[in-house]
Amino acid sequence: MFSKACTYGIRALILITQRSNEGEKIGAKEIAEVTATPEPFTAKILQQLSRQGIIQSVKGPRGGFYLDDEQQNTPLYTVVAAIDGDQLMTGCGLGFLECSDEKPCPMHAKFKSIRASINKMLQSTTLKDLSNDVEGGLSFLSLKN
Amino acid sequence: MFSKACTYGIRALILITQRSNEGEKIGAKEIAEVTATPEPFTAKILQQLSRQGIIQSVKGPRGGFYLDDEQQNTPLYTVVAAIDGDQLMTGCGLGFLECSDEKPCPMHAKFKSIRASINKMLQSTTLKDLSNDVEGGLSFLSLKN
DNA sequence: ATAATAAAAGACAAAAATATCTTTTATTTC
DNA sequence: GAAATAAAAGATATTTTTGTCTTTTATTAT
Repeated sequence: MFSKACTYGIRALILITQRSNEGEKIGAKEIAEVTATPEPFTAKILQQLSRQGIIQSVKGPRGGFYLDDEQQNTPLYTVVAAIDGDQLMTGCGLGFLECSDEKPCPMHAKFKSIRASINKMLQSTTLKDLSNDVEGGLSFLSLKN
Repeated sequence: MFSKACTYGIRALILITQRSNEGEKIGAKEIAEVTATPEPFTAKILQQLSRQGIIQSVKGPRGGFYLDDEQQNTPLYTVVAAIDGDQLMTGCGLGFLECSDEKPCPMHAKFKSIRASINKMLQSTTLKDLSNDVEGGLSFLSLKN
C-alpha cells in the first residue's frame, strides 16, 4: 500500500510531533532508533520532508527536527502525496491512464468506495491525531519490524 | 496498491476468461497487445500463474492459455496473493511485524475498516464477474496506460 | 517423420527503490 | 574565533522490480 520510505516517514513524523508537543527537537539518530528504521535512509526522507515544508529542521548542536503548530495539523494525505505521490489516491487500480467513470476499467467500480474511504481517512487524520493516540497509550510507535 | 506485475496479471486473466467462455485459447502475444502490457514480462507472469494452478496452458500450435470452469470462479484475492503476496490484505499499514489488535500501531485502527473492505472486495469478486462486466459493455479492458 | 508453433525455462539488462557513506554547511557552545 | 554538533548534499552500493532475449520442450498439423 505504502512504500517503505512512506511508512518510515509517517513513523518519524508521529514521533517528531510527540516531541514537539514537549517543546523538544529530536535528531535523526534517535528517530531511527525509536521507530526501528535505517538511520541514513530515514535521514534522507526527513530532508525531503523539510524541503517540502512538512517539518522544520535546525542544524548544529541542540538542533534536530520539529513541527510547528500548523504543521502538526498536516493530514496524512499530504505526507503520503509528498513521499509516494497520489497514484494510490487518484490513479486507476489496474494502472490505466484513461480509466474514468465514463470509460471505467474492469475494477473501477469495485475500487471506487475503497479509494473513497482511503482518501477520507488520509484527509481526516492528522499527525497530531496519531501522536495523541500514542501519547494516550492507545497505540504504539515502538514495535519491531 | 498493486505491483505492475499484479495489474498486468489481472488484466491478462480477465481477457483469458472472456476467451475461455467463447471456447477459445489465447496466446501471450495477443494478450499483451490487447491489455497494453510488455509481452515478455506478461508471459513470465502467466508462467507463474500456470505453475500455481490459476490458469491452464497448452504448448504448440493452437496452444495458449485458458481457464476451466472452476478457475473462472477464482477470486481476485487468490490472484493478488499469488503475485504480490498478502501483505496488503493482512500486514500492518506501517510495516510493523508485531502490530496487532492488542498492540496496535498508530494507524492500526484507522486501517482496520479499509483493510476489511479491500479483503471483502477481493474475496467476493471473481474473474468471471470482471469478465462479464467487460462482455456486457459495463467496463473496458483495452485502455491506454 | 518433419516443420511450425507456442509455452517454459533460464540468462541477462535496465530501472527504481532501498540503504549507506563521505563531505559540506549552518549553528551553538565554549 | 575554535570546536563540536547535527542536518544537507552528493556520491556510491545493494536489492528488488520491471523488462528483454535466447534456448529448450511440448504439441499440432502436414
